[in-house]
Amino acid sequence: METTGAQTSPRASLRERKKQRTREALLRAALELFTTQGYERTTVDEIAEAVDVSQRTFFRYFAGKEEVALFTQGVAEARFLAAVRERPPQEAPLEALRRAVLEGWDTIGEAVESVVPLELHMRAYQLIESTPALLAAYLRRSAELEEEIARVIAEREGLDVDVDPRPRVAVAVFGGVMRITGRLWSEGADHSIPAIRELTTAYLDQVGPALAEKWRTE
Amino acid sequence: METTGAQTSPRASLRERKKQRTREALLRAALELFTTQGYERTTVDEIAEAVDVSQRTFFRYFAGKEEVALFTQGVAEARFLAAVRERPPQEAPLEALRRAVLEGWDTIGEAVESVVPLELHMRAYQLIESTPALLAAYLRRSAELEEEIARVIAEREGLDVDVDPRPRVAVAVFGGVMRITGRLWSEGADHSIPAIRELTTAYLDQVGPALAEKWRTE
DNA sequence: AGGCTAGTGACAGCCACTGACAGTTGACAA
DNA sequence: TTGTCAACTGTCAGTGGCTGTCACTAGCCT
Repeated sequence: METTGAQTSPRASLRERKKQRTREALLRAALELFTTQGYERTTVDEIAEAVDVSQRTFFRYFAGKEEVALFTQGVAEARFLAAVRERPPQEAPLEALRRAVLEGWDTIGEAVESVVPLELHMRAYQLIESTPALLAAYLRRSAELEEEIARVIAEREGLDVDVDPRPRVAVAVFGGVMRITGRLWSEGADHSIPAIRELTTAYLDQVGPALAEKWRTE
Repeated sequence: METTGAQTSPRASLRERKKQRTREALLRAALELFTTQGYERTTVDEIAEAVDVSQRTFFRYFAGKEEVALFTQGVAEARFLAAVRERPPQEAPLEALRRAVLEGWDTIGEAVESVVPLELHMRAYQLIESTPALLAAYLRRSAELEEEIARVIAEREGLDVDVDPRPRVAVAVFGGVMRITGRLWSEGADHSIPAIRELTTAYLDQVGPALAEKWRTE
């Protein structure tokens, strides 16, 4: 029909583009509804209606309510995983993880922004932290991600994750700290990128002290 | 009717005893069905039918399927939390946590056994680890437990959990390691108490090495 | 133009969970 | 005892997430 004009995606059949649009419309509508009226108080029918498709179609694009709510998280996680893989192999494991987060945040932001407004993603994250059902699903996925990262770390160091406990332990420590900072950030007032960056460094720097024998020797 | 014979609970009204029996019957039936035919493939109606009560009654005793499945975990967690509180205050935080787990396992076993056979509890744990929906719920509860423990640790050390990051970090590190060992234990072949004890010490001992700069200096 | 197939809507049905109401059964005092 | 009250339970109806099925439409390809 049209020329091969540079749309959002240059090469893609009409069919493909329509699917893409429907998916994004559903995603945006869902997040918008979730963050304004709450996750539980939003029905799948509402979301479908907002995009003017049948409920059945919604379930053809997303496995369920949870999946939509966590979708942008998935994008961010994938980007983070890639950032870890891109770290130079001579860096120590925890160093690599630390830099992957700190330096990756901007590219993560971009990756998210290409799907939904970053601001919506941020609101979604706060929603997850404050909605038990979503937090549960999020934590489970994080556990899977940690296992993957542990394998990446093990490979970097030429280790077998089932023989040497250190990769999993290191990742677990790192993941634990990330959970804390994520929660505090979502509860706090400053929801900016620099804010989370500061929190992250501050808490990561406390791992050593926290493991020290005597805390009172300040 | 009978004399005041030493039943399971000496002092409790008939009504109370009946409730207790129904609750335990539901719990046992649920776990038995879950572990034999799977969590998802077991309906609430089946559980209720097995105990010969209405579905409605099931929901008066438990908030949902998840809650039954995680019930014995809750018992174990409560016991662990108590064990932490009982540690002498001069012990270093991580030391206290470590001993609470290692030395507490037997009393945890007893606490569980007073509700359902320990073997059923073990099977339930494996079920949780292998059922996404249950694992998600379990992880969320674990996160809550960690926050509580962090407060206990902070109090031991006379700290404010919102000022000093170390309590939360220490607990997160510990919790992360416990997750790993729990998973490996459930996946492994030896499901005995000594087995998990060994795993725990082995992995806890790897926290230091995992944080070291250079891993290859073995 | 016409056949092929991916994508969709409409419908029926399962299951977890909830509110409302009525019936039953221990608890407790007269 | 007996009567009253409150706790507990069953039944029924309804909501919402999710799935299977099937007929239909619309983009694709020759």
